[in-house]
Amino acid sequence: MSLRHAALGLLTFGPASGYDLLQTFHGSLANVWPATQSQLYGELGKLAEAGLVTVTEEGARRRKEYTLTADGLAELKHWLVDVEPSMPRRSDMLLRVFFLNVIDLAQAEEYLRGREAEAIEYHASLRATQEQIAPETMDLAVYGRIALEWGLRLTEMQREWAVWAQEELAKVKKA
Amino acid sequence: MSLRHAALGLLTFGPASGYDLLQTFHGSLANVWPATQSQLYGELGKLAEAGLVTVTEEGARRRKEYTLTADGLAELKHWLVDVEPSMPRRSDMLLRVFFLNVIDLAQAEEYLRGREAEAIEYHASLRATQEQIAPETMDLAVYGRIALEWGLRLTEMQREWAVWAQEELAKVKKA
DNA sequence: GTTTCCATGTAATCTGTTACATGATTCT
DNA sequence: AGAATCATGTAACAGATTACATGGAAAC
Repeated sequence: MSLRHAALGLLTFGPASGYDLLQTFHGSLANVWPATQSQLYGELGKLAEAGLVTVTEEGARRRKEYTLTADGLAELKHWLVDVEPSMPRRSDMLLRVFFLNVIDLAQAEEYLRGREAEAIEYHASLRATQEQIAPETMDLAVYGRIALEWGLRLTEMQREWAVWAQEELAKVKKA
Repeated sequence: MSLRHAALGLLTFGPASGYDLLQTFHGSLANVWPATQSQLYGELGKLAEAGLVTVTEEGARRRKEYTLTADGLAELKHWLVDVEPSMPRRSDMLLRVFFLNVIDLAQAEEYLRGREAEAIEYHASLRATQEQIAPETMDLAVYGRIALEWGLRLTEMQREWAVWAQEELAKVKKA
């Protein structure tokens, strides 16, 4: 049920069309809550039906501009304050780790090297994003920076973990 | 498509019934790839149809014992070695961070304190699991330990991040 | 004998992805 | 004139959750 809240949240920055919101979902929000066009248009329809947003302008090319209603804002605040966030559980990356004994040690090490490389790469891409946005907006986007920092720390953690895990495997190899 | 591989992976430890596997999905695998009864029984049916597992014994109470086939093992290895794992993107916990400007600073700080507490609690529960299993199996379960370590590091990272984020907000408050 | 555990299955619903379909406007 | 971009929508399907339904076997 979070896509609806993501949409409501984006509309707090001002009225926007489905198409506008989609750019954000494919941009800054892609790392946190990706959404497809299909899904977003459907959700905006439901949101309008529920009275959490309203169509405030119909422009060229059938463009509909949605605006957050008081009910919508209330729902968003409720979600922010009262609904317990859930830790994301599913990770096919970790699931594979459980079954690495099925393949041989060399392949398992290769897998972990891959996770290390992946972490480094993703970390670098987040760092690049950070350097693009940081200078312009000093504390307007505090919360954006805080979210980004989570990603930087996650990827750094994964890199360190992958290195550590490779060392653990090296120990097993010796014994 | 990972539930099927989780099931295949568990069957490498030996034949088991849907019910048996379900215990594992609700136990050690719950943190990595939870699955419901409904879904698992359905998947086992499909897996049998596809020839990746076979029913090797029908016991009391309609119990069916599934065994991994050579095709099943091959598919599992293929998934382990050739299919790129995906980083889990969606996090409603981080999505909320993007919209914390909607609520006031005190509430935002409260949110971050909550994340800190959550991380501490989850970390402790993982630590407890670690201490339960570690003594028995020294290196039989290397990969289990490696997966668990990821969780320990993740939760520690989140705790530190939450503390840091609260400090960032304190700076904003002053200014 | 009744509660608990073993054991499997179906149906309804929700969320999300991919693909298909359409058309207006702007830019070159 | 043709390409790129703006803009919205539908359909089919896959994956996951919740609830419903059933019944055998063991334990107390």
